Amino acid sequence: MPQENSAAKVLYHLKHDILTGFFGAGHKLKMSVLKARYNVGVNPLREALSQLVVMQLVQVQDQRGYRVCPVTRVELIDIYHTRAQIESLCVGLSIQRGNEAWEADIVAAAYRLHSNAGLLQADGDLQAWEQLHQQFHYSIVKGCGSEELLRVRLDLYEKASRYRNLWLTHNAGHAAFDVNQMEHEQLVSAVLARDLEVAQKLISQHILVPSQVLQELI
Amino acid sequence: MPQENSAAKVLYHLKHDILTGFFGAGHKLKMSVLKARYNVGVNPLREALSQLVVMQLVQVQDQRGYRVCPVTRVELIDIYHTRAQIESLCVGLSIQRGNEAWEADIVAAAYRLHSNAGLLQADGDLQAWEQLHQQFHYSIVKGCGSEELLRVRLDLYEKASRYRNLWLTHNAGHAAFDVNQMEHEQLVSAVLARDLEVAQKLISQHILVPSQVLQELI
DNA sequence: AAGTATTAAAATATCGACATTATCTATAAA
DNA sequence: TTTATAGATAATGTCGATATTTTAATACTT
Repeated sequence: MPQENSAAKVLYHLKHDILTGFFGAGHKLKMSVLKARYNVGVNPLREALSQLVVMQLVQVQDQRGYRVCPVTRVELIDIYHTRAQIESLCVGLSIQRGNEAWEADIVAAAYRLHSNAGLLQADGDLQAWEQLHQQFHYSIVKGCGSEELLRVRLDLYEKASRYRNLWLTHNAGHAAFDVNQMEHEQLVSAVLARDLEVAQKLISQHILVPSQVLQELI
Repeated sequence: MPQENSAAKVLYHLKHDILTGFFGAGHKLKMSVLKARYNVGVNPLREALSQLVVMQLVQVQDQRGYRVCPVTRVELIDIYHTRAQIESLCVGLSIQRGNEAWEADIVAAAYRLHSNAGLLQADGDLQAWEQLHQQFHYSIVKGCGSEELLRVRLDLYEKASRYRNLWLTHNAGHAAFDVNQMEHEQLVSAVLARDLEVAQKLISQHILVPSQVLQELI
């Protein structure tokens, strides 16, 4: 990690703590607690919290401090539907614009993901799998060639993380992952065949199906 | 304006000053200058600046302070193309989901915009017109029913503001606005007729055409 | 007993000050 | 003339202290 100021370091760790659920939805973020946890003063803390407010992970009430944004079923549905639309857009543009290097990266990422399916077992490292999963999907969409679109996509991915982690732990060791794995293979085929319509339908379903399971968990 | 802390007030004004070009692209944002201008200490300033960094309007270099993000032709093209895609998505969903109240709001907003065309004359209030223009387009896309998508759209609109202001001042009193006005009428017709394909093509062009003019100004 | 007012405790938001780091200027060497 | 170095100047990042506000705990009235 490069030389950074305290606020940047706090942002990194606090964001991680929120996305992984260490500080759950609605949790009050007291300065005294945060100061002790991250070993910094209030000012770097407030800078980091301010940034998390813009990312919509933290709420601020004037004179009443900060708390983790609540999770709601309405937001869950909205985020996942929007992600499906945006990801579909990215995939479509990537199929139109992607070159051979793009194709090769997809095959490589798919292979890595497939090889590490063992991480999905009940005692596996789900976060490590999710890392590979994320990289696989990124290898597909990065062909779209638009930094702005990829940033929008990343923002939504992060906002969805708190919900996704529920799904990951709920499904650990279950058969739901087998379906998920199969969808990846179909997606690679459609993308490499430049079949725009099928690829968009597949990626949309791949995102929306877990959200339907999740709705029952909230 | 409701009771807010200093950082929120500074954020509002500083953002305005950046978007309207008072602090131009690449301008170094010195604490001493900002303190004097907004009558606050460094800490609220740093909070506001931190938020602008997340919004990608300001850059931070460790130990070297903040400066306004540069504008580039590559970013201009990327932002406008992405906006065209997102706006098209919003329009499509709105046409599918919009109800009668949505239609009525569009007609009302179009009327207000048309009635105030005088603001576009060389000595008119361009920012006031842009306000109405923005409200008109918002009346169309708000029918999509997705807060997340509308937020993505708003972020991109704001990021495009610095470029758009160049276009506005460049075109003041010119004929380019006549074309723009005509496009609005065509758009309203297509949207109310629920003609998805035509509406999406029109809105995409409406966004992309000004960006082509802008490319020559940077 | 329920609700309201009062008081005490805790937390927040901001400022001023200090140590650290970068930038600028002037001088000297190549 | 250009490049390097050293000192002076200015700016940044962080902490501790303080005034203000909210929250809670307690006492008081109806």
